[in-house]
Amino acid sequence: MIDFKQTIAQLLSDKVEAMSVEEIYETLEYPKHEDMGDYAFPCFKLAKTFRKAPNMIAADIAESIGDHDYFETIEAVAAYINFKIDKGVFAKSVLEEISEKKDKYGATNIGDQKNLIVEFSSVNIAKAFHMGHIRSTMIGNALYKIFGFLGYNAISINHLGDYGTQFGKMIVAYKMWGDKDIIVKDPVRELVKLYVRFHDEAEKDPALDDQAREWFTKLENGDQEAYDLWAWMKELSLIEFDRVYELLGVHFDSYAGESFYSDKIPAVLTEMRDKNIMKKSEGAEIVDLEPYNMPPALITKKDGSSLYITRDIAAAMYRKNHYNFEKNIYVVGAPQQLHFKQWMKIIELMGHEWAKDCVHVEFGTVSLEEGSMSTRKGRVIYLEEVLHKAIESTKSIIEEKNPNLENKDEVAKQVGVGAVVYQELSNNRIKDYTFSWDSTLSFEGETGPYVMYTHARACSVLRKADIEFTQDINYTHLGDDASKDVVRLLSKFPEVVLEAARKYEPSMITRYVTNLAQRFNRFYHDNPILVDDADIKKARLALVDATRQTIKTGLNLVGLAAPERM
RNA sequence: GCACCCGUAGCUCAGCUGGAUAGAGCAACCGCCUCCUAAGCGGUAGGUCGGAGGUUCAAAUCCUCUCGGGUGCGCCA
Repeated sequence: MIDFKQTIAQLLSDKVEAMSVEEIYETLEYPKHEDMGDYAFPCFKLAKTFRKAPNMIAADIAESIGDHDYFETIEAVAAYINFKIDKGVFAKSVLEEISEKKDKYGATNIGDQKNLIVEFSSVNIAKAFHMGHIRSTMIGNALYKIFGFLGYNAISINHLGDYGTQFGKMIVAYKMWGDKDIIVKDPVRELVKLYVRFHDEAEKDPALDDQAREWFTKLENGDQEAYDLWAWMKELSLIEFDRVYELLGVHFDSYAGESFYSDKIPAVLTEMRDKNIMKKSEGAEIVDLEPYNMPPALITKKDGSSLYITRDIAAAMYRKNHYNFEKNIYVVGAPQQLHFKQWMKIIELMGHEWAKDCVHVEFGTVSLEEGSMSTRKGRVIYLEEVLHKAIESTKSIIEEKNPNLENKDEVAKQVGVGAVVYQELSNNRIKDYTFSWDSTLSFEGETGPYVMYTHARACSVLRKADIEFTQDINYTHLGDDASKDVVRLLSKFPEVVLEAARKYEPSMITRYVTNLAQRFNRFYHDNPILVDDADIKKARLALVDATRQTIKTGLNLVGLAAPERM
């Protein structure tokens, strides 16, 4: 692909001695409106060195550059020099690149196969896998794929919430009110019932909490009964969770959760004590973070046992030793921001320079109209239920619009799940939002089904094409604005992927793909593709194919399928 | 009390390290299937970018203050 930006920077550097090629390159921007051109160079900053008005400078430079084969026009508009790339040259450059690279268009090897960890989803065993968990799951999954695409050896870790006093509670609850036969029928929901009941009863009888702590201590000490119950609940939960991951198309390389790190904590505490960064306070051990404008971090309780933060420190140390990661990414909600800032600072204070390679990718909270989701209060919407409703809803639309479709169930699954996932990945991750069935089950406009539909239509045209369109293409036939808008957008895909990775923001890709679908639909509407004129047909098919490919790659990067018919 | 996040059209949101007339979708209204999938396309209407100062040739974007909403802050995870 021709690097037009670099070409422009070179052209300008001959005329602007005050700036280096690199500076010019950085200064180049995209014009506000596409009809103004493809690249623009603002001349404001040159006013001082040239001692002239910016618009005069722009006019003079544009004049002196004259014409260039790559560009349709190079003209000064106010203080800008606008470069409009020749449509044929642009289309040839971009479409041939995509045709050659195929599903590798946009891929890089900047990761150099170094290990990069993405910790995400991290659901709690014996608790509801609810709508609030989809964000971490799908943002993490997208980052996992995006970094893999950029050449990293990405490793996905599901840091299961499978430890802590809560399991003491579950054991107590099960022993008092549990019924194995009932639980086995609908494990997670029944376990959640026990959990909710425990909290209700513990309010009346605080002694239950003491029993729970005792049982957790037994579990930690390897008590057989406690261990068996814990393992059983974990197994039942995972079977159910895997069903959801299967639906979502999410895969984990490791399920090492909190329990996995429990035996790695003592060594960490020893190191922290040796390095003298902890001090005693009210019987507990803390790290004073006052100098860093943070509240102190509590590392051990006064009974000596560890806490959440201790486990995260141990986990990070383990991962550094075991994976020697280049980056260690945590996709965890924004409310835990302080927690992450604290332990990362502690790692730094311990003298580990790799603390800077740990990243907390935070995201906003999903709530219900009744308030935030809470398993304990029974105020949750199960993710599996949402997915199934979306699939059902999709199926009835298929029955209505495309009743002869062959693999309806498979497509309904891809589109329905896609609608739900797309919704999660369409806004900046930091935004909070309130769950609504209406918007989740809406399939028009900026939605997953819209993008998938566009892809399916492109596939459909290509299927009906009765002509080879891989060579001898006259790209000047793509001279209309609608075609060029598509080409221009296609050309930006690689930089969008890089930017999405740099900002840990999958929504950039989701939005890009939506934008591409919008541009393509306009092209599709304005230009008949399967026309009699073979040259025109070939050129348009090449554009359709490149768009099809790029939409598919983009969808896949954020964990969405791209069905060929729907 | 301290800290962090958000505040752009009726609603949901884009708007990158400041730059040219602030953009989409939904909802509303009006059009488009003898034509490649109408889950589509086009049009109309809708905004003092929460407010006030400041920096700058240039601010939705940067700084300060302020208002509104959310979140976090030693023995849960």
